[in-house]
Amino acid sequence: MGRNAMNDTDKALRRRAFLDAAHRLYRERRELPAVAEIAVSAGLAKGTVYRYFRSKEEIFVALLEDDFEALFRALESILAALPTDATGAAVQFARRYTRAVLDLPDLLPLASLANGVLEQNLPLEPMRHFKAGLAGGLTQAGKRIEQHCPQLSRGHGATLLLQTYALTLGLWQALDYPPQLRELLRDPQLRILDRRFSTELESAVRRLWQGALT
Amino acid sequence: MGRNAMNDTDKALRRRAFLDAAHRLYRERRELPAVAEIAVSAGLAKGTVYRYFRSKEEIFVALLEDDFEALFRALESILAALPTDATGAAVQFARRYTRAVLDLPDLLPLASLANGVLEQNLPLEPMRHFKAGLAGGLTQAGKRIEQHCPQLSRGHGATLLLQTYALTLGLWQALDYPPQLRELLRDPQLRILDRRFSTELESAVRRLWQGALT
Amino acid sequence: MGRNAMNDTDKALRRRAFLDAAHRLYRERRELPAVAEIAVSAGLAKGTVYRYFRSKEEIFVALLEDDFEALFRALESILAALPTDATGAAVQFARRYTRAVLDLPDLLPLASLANGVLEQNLPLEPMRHFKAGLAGGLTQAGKRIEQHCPQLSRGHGATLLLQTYALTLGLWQALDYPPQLRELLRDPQLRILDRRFSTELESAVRRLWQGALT
Amino acid sequence: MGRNAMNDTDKALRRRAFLDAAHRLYRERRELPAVAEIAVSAGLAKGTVYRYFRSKEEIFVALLEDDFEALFRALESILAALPTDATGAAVQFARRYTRAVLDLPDLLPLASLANGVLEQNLPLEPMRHFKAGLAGGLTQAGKRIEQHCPQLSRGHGATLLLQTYALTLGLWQALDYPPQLRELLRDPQLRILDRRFSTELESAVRRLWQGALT
DNA sequence: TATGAATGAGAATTCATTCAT
DNA sequence: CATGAATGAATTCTCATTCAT
Repeated sequence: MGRNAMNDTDKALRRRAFLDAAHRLYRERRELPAVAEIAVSAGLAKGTVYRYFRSKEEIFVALLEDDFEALFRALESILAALPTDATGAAVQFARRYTRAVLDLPDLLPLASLANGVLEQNLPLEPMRHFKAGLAGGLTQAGKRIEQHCPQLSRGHGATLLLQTYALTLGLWQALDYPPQLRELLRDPQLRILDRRFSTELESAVRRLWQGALT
Repeated sequence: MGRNAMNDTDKALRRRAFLDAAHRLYRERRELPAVAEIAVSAGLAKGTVYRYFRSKEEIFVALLEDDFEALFRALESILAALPTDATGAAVQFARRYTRAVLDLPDLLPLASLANGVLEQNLPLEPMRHFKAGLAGGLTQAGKRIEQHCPQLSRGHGATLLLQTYALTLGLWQALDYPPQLRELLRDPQLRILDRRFSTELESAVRRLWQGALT
Repeated sequence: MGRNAMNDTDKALRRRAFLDAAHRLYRERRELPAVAEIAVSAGLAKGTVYRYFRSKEEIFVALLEDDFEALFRALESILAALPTDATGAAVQFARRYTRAVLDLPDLLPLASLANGVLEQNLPLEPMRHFKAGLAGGLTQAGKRIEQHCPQLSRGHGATLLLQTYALTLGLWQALDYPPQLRELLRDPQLRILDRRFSTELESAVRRLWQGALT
Repeated sequence: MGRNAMNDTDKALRRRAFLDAAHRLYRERRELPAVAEIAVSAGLAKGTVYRYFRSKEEIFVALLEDDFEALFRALESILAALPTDATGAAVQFARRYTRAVLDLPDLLPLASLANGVLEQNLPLEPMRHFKAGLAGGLTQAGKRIEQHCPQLSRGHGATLLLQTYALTLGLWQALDYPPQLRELLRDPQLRILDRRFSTELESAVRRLWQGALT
């Protein structure tokens, strides 16, 4: 199969090829794919995966990192364009943030697995790297919020963001049902649980931000 | 070993014995125990488990149901004693709710596994039963809130509750770290992630309710 | 496949079936067979093996134990019929012992693997059991020798036996060649290594015993 | 990294560097080191190993050859100084030989692996080379013995040596226990197996030689 | 109804060896 | 000659579930 990747660029490309394959398979199956499948899907051999990742968990974290980076990038541009009045900011942030989250359809399913996976096999170093990325993004985006929203005192930007994320992850887990269950929810007795994630998220975030900014 | 359980009372007791054993083992190990262990710990045999539960997932859901019932009971008494002014209600609810959540140490870890487990094996019937319990509790508690908080129009009590729960689950997952990782967070660069769940939860809930009631 | 083995007799038979299968496969391939193969060859399933042995190593030790027991049984009858004069005893023991060893064609290859295997995975308990069997056999046979050979003071029977075994194992390893190598040894330069194990063993043991008894 | 080794001296040096690295690693870990580690430890690259050895087994045999050569050298000087009387010769040989064996702490562990390794992968040529070395050493040392011990007729020097070696290897395997097992042997029931290799070896060799020389 | 013996799917990882550069 | 990227074979053990007794 693939020719040798001798220089750093080729290596980075190859690493990315594995990640893309993993991402693709995960999207299709909603399950962490086996290493062998990732390799086949990337057109390389099983053993080669281990030249680029020390363990299966490391692949998982890299996937998650990708999505978080994308989320932080999206936040950056959303925050840059925030209106200055509290209500306007809350409304617009909620709308755009919800859109951004929906544009990253793997982020929440992956993040939902994180607790289980991270407790298992992951060596400290990649774990630290992952958390450092989160911390960095959070710090930076937190500061950005504080610049735009003078109502928030120092440090409270990051806190608001953390709460926003918690709400997002929790709502997704509470409202994401497998298809067969979805149908059951039409029952009047269960109707109260039959809510669309996107709608609920937008209104919850709006409320949270409104509360925080006033 | 156990005599045959012929009447319904005996059956219910036996079912409960398995659940108690499972709960106990889960609390000790923070891991879903193997069916064989549950059986041994309940003083019965492995095969017998399957006369009371169709699958391991069904045990899991029953466990979760227990904890949710306890949470709803706690909510009941918290809501019954809620002050009528918005701020007072928010402050008191946040404090008491946080306490109640901490008193159910298995609820959040179990709930965090729910998405993964439910997507897998669970037959529709126990799933429906579980969801019906949730819906019932949510409806009832939602109404109770609406009685105490006239600011909330019809149906918004349940919504607020759902958001509260989402915040709880999401924060727990974001802030629960394995011990070794916990130490890493002392690093100044990661300090921003080093937050206590209980503190964060209380303040986030307070803010959410304040926003909802004003 | 096989019906359930509910009572102790059936269970013992089943355990033996696995051991026989393992023995058979080892003899064919001169390599420790994979667990899956043992199971298939015994007409049962892979998982079933683990109801009877805690690990692959435990199978190995059981095999070895079988052969050592057989060797000790053979020793028993050889020693019972030993002439009383030193030379006669040495000569007869050497001849019969060599015959007994040749009648256990797996003993030495298996024993040659023992050091490697035992250092690896074996839990203490089966290890202890194995060693206890060896110690018991050695003690008993040692006493028997001392009864027949008054030249040997207390404890020296076991020592002589241990030396005899060491000589056996060492000679086998030094003189057992894979077939292709065997041909090379016809070269005059290598002729000195081209010895038959059985001949060398018999004469070495005779010499050792002669030395010990006089 | 290493410059190209163009002439024979450089090549020999490089080969030796690999062997020294392998030897060093084996001594540290009591396990045949991975090829990659040998390469790194020798300051060269993995692929380079295969320019000097056709397979991992070939490295192993070369290691063993080193140790056997050292043993033969030691024998040479031990035999040169042998007393002429049978008892004196036996006593002194046993003492010095035991010392020599203990001075080569890798010889016996390596030799114990030999049967397993040699049966596997080794091409004929290095195998022949190895055996030729053994045969040569054995022949020469055998003759030396015969010179010093007129009791031994032609060819019996080598035979005695082979028996001595077999006793050594067998005793080592029978008496070398992993540390955890060692403790078990304190049990009175197992005490009979709790013997020091060096003591046993010296007395067994003394007896063997005494028997051979009288 | 209770038991527990039997089942078998399922997957990560290492490492000797090859060969393109 | 040296390198190191790629390869892929090979195997153990756990554990939810079934079903004969």
